[in-house]
Amino acid sequence: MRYWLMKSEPGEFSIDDLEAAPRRTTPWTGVRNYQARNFMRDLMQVGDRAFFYHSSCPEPGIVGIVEVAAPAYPDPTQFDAGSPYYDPKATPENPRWFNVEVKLVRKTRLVALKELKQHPELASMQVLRPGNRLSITPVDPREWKFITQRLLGLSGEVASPCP
DNA sequence: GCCAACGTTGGC
DNA sequence: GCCAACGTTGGC
Repeated sequence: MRYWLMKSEPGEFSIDDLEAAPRRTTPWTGVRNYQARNFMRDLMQVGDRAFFYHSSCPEPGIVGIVEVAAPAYPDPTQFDAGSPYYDPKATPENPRWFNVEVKLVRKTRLVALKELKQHPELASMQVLRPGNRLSITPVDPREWKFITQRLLGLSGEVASPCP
């Protein structure tokens, strides 16, 4: 299994919106970047875990842990002419964009971007790289462990379902 | 609102 | 295939 970090603007879809969603699950639609798409389509598996990250807001940072609940399938918003995510070049026979579904595992305290930057153990996290705009990034297992256990105080059992 | 980073587009 | 122009992201 792999670990990830997934960004969302809380003004668009926040951790509270996820908590309020049916089955605390949501399709991760609207990703329009090929690298992020490839992560979802090619690498993400049911059971993978991810940090839910609030971006473009007063206090950017990690606010929860989610789990991949459904494997990638064609993002329906690409076919919807009324959607801001409509892509006229995509067809059901030849879909361009894919989405997984994620389920809330638990909300966490805010681990602010500011705080993440203070730990040398996390210096190589992709999300900390200047100018990083990828909405989905892989997280190294050591970084995952550091954040969940050291910073959040979760037991290994809670932080990841398998060893 | 500014600006750095960087992905995408389109002319050639 | 190159590359300049343009648009978007996202922290500050």
